[in-house]
Amino acid sequence: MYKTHSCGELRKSDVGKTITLAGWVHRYRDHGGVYFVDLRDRFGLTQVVINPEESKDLAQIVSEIRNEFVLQIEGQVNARPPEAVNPNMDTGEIEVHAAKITVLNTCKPLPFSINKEENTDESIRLKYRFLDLRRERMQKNIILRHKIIKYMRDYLDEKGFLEIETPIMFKTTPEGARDYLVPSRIYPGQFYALPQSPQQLKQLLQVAGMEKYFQIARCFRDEDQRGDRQPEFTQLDMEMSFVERDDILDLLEDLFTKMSKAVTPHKRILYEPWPKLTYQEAMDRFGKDAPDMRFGMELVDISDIAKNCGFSVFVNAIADGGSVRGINAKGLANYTRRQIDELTEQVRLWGAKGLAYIKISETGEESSTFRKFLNDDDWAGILKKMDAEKGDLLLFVADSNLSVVYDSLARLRVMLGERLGLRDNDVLAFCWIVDFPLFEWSEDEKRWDATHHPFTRPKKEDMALLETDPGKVRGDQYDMVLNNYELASGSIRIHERALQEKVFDLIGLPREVARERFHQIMDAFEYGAPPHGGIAPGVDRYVMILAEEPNIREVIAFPKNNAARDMMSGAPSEAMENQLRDLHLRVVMPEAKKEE
RNA sequence: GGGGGCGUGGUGUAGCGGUUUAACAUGCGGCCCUGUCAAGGCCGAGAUCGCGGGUUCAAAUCCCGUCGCUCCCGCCA
Repeated sequence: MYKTHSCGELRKSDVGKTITLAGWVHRYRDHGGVYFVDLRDRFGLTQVVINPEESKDLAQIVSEIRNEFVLQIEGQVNARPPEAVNPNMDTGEIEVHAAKITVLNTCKPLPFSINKEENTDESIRLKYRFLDLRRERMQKNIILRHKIIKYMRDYLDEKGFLEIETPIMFKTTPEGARDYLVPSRIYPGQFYALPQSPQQLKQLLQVAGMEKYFQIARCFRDEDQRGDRQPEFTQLDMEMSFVERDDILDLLEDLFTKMSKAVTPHKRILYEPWPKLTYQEAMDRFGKDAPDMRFGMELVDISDIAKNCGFSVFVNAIADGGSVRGINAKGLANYTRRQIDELTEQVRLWGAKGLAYIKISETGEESSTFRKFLNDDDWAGILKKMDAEKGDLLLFVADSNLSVVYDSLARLRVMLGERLGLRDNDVLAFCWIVDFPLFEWSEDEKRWDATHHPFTRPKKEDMALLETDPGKVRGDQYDMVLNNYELASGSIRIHERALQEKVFDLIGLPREVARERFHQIMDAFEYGAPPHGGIAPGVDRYVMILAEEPNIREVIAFPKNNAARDMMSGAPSEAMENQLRDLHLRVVMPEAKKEE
């Protein structure tokens, strides 16, 4: 071994020991006659003291040392003089007096500093990811991620789950997201697909009698990126047999509550047990099915008053089948006209036609663009319904399209919650959203579409509606939500061939196509498939939230950039001619690029 | 596929028509310094202002195009 101790473990009780450390030069301070090196490894920092006058070798090495050199240091652990103790360091009571220093490797000047937090263009960080990962922030995130995955494995093992790997090369299922394809050399013109999730495989494992399955599963989706999306990402994929919805919810709630407390003990879980909201309730109260429940400012429906009031914007929206709803931004009555105009501009970008407001100043003075259109009763009715007090700013969106009202107010609510400091990173507000509609009408394709996926089981009490009113059927489906993010989605599955076929029929999937894509699972249903269900929490997203990072790239060791490129290796890159030949492929560039 | 933002020494920023031989911090190189821990002091090197074109007497600065990065919409069963 190159070292007897890590750089994070020496304490006062080790004083007098002769030890060897190895690590990187985090910082050095040359005082002429005395020289300090903060030596870093993954476990911490230790101050090394060097007296160059003690030997020629030491003097020589001290003149050469630079940041991020890799050193091995032999020496004695000394107590620091009382006035030199550093209470900010774990090892701050001691220092190592160097007797011998070996330079294990040198380091060129760095493209960005590792020993302090500074904003660096992300493309440079990603290009030099091996250096970026040395930084404290990244080390913390990677360690947190490890702890979370270890907790998941230990917990599920304890509960009798089996971790089972499923193939990365599988079959394309051109439902949902775009697949990544892998060309077959042996079968010209045929392709494997990388799994968007191991959905069918984990259901087949239930037919196989595994009963409790989990996997830290890599999933692949060829869609454009976002801050919380990557072309490949990791899910805690789970599936269980002989379970009902609440068996799964209870288990996951217990896991995520205990795990959050274990890995981030300083954070507070706001609700125990977690609230369960129906999809409809979540929409009505928060305008979205992944609400931030750390704060109130809930949506209020004032349509009943607005439909007959004197303000034509409101009246017309409702007459056209829409709705008028508002939020009460407590304490924002000091917003100027200009600031409200900015909010209006913002909701326009989200699809709303405008933003009506009522301001009630601290002195009780009421002002609004639409006061003059309303009689006193309607005015008072709205104020009462909105729970308006002095200092409040009430904001309303009216639209003939209810989803525009929901969406714009939901976003406005989160934006104002952020401004008002109501989104405390030390608070974790978990909740469950249940009873989603099973189908939604696709206007583009003039047919019903599965909102989750076509394997979701209709709720027992809604089974009859499959024949009469598919839009009213609720699925036995559930989402785990944390602080404005959908963390997991799952459902009880269909396990009978006849019911599965009925659902495929309803979403307009021809029998022969269903057979080609899903024959393995359809066949399996006829061989004693047990009732089963599952869920798949997003690991990257969960780590991101706990680490308080703005995007999941910060919690992935080697992520791709916004354009799905690996900035370090340059992937994707062109294939060699012989590779293409082996795979029976020819590259046809898009029209615009052909001329180059 | 569409829209917004950004691009200035290694890094982060300022400058946004002439007052700039492009500034500041940090990093880098050298010298000084025996107790620092974001050490300090002095000196120095380092940028044809992403690239191409245009407007102008004059462009880092204005316009057009292009490339790169980034955020958002579409997309993500």
